[in-house]
Amino acid sequence: MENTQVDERKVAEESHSERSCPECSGSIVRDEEHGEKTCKQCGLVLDERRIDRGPEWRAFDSNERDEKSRVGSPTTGLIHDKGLSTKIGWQDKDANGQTVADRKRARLQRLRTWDERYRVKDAQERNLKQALGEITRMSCALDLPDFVEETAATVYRQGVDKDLLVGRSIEGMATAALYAAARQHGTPRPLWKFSEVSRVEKARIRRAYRYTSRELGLRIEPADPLEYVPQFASTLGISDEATRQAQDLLVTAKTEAIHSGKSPAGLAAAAIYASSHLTNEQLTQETVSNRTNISKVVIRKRYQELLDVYEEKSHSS
DNA sequence: GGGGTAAATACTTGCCT
DNA sequence: AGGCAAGTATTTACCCC
Repeated sequence: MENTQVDERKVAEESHSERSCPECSGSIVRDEEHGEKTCKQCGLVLDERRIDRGPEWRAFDSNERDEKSRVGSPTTGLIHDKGLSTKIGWQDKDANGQTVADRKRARLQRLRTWDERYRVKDAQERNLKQALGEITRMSCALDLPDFVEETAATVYRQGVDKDLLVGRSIEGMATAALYAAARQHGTPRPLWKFSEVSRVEKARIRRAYRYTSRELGLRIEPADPLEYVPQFASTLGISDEATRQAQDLLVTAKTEAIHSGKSPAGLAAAAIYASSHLTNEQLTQETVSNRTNISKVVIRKRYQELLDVYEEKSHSS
């Protein structure tokens, strides 16, 4: 099905050195720091895990080069510091165990402190950057609006602040953050879509999502159907009057506590459908269903309930 | 097109290890 | 922490008017 999208992306090869993004044809930017090539527009990562071949330090002679050149595992995007987890030893010895000459000690000492600072201070930063990159990439692939991305970033940052990341994968958390954000903004996407673009299992995303939302006390889902009304109203192109009417219906529904456990989006869609009839704009259940992604069944059920409580209320008043 | 129903699925929650 | 099971809501597919 939609797997093809993901696959094509993975297939994007290094040797291609394309000038434009295969998805949105934006320009490609090289990001040396992350060892990635990314699309400037949509943030699509074309080539993760490319090894940064540039020198980390300047070397003035062969000895120095031996001391400082990188040895160790290739970088990986999966660990916050990309796997550069080697430390500079505390002994003033070079790789052959020879004692380093005095004049070099000072420099070596400086390198140590620099290395240390670099790793502890920037670890969080890089973690964050990577997660944010993931978020933009996924959000682009899922066609989510920008502000959802923003929220996801905020959620993720809060998660970092509260140390929720320990023992959890960045990608999982990033996906969960985006999922949460999408729901908060009333533009939810099914969970499987997220797992498709992130290569994280559904269950993991859900778990991470539940965990974060509980720990952060996120109030997920607008819980308020009213927030869906403007969106739906505009996509369905109904009059202001009908919109107002729909909101009215929802307000009474809320005071009558009809809406607990029901999906807010469904309620909103139903309210719009109902109001379009009250104002003689006669939308069909079909069109409402298509535009809002709410099934006809739900629209029917909810709108009947809505009208019930609405009438009851107008009788009593 | 409106309306209904049954079976399949999705999502949540609580329980258990 | 993580997996399973039960309960509720939603979707899907078909039906009739």
